[in-house]
Amino acid sequence: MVNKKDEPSERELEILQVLWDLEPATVRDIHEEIAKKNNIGYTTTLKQIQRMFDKGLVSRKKEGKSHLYSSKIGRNETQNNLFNKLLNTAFKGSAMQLVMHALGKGKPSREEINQLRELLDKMEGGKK
Amino acid sequence: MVNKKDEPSERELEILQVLWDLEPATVRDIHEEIAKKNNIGYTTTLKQIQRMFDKGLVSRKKEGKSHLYSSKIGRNETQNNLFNKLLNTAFKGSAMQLVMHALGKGKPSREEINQLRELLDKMEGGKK
DNA sequence: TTTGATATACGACAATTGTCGTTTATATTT
DNA sequence: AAATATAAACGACAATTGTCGTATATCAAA
Repeated sequence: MVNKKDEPSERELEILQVLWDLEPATVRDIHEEIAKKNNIGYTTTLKQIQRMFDKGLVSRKKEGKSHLYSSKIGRNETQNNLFNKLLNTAFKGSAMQLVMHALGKGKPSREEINQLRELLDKMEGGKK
Repeated sequence: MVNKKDEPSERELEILQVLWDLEPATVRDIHEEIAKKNNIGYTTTLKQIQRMFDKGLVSRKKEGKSHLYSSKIGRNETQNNLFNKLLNTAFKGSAMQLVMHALGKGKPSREEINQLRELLDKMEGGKK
């Protein structure tokens, strides 16, 4: 085997994204969402989801003539994995650098800024 | 013109990583670095780099019997692309959420925390 | 200049991914 | 029940990726 990876591909991620919001959902449901941004056929999405099922990324249960799918990995877990990957591959492991980067383009609202301040206070307090 | 779909693959990113630090570098140089973490053969790295050259991800210049490679895309630009991708695919475009996430695991030092505070002040000040 | 050592070029191969078209099964509507 | 609509199952195919093995070119040392 050449490549064993547990990370969802681009398209799979899109599907998971939809699933996390709509689950349990039918292929149709998912496809309609996906198709808003991508011009692809129904069977393409279907196939993708079936492969995800085979890989164990999603579960399903029969419902009438169709299937209802649910994700087997959580949004949070996935965010974590992807975040770590980005951190290590592109930011050399420096979370600070990443934070700065994010702030630099995020344009947080005043409210969010305060929220962040609080978080910082809490973190500092927590330190020795 | 900005951006095609030119995202480097996993391995390509590793190579770029090395290149950004060592360029201009020979395949050997790069491979030695890569090989510290991955158990792959020299020709594998070579092939990868050659493909990157074909794609225009790196440039090179002959030097004796070997080649000296340099990256054609910057670390910053790449960070940007990957960051955006992560932001949109996994964090639904919420930079704040990402920042929180990063802070949550980054354990910044007191110094860094203050640095962040300053940045926040500046941002707030900048707001109208 | 013959012999190594080493770098590059080339070509292969399997797995994965994105995309479909076609066929089959199953529910719904006449 | 026959016809119609819709979902799922299959199978294909090209492009990309990771990984090598082998052949060839070339610089350096004996």
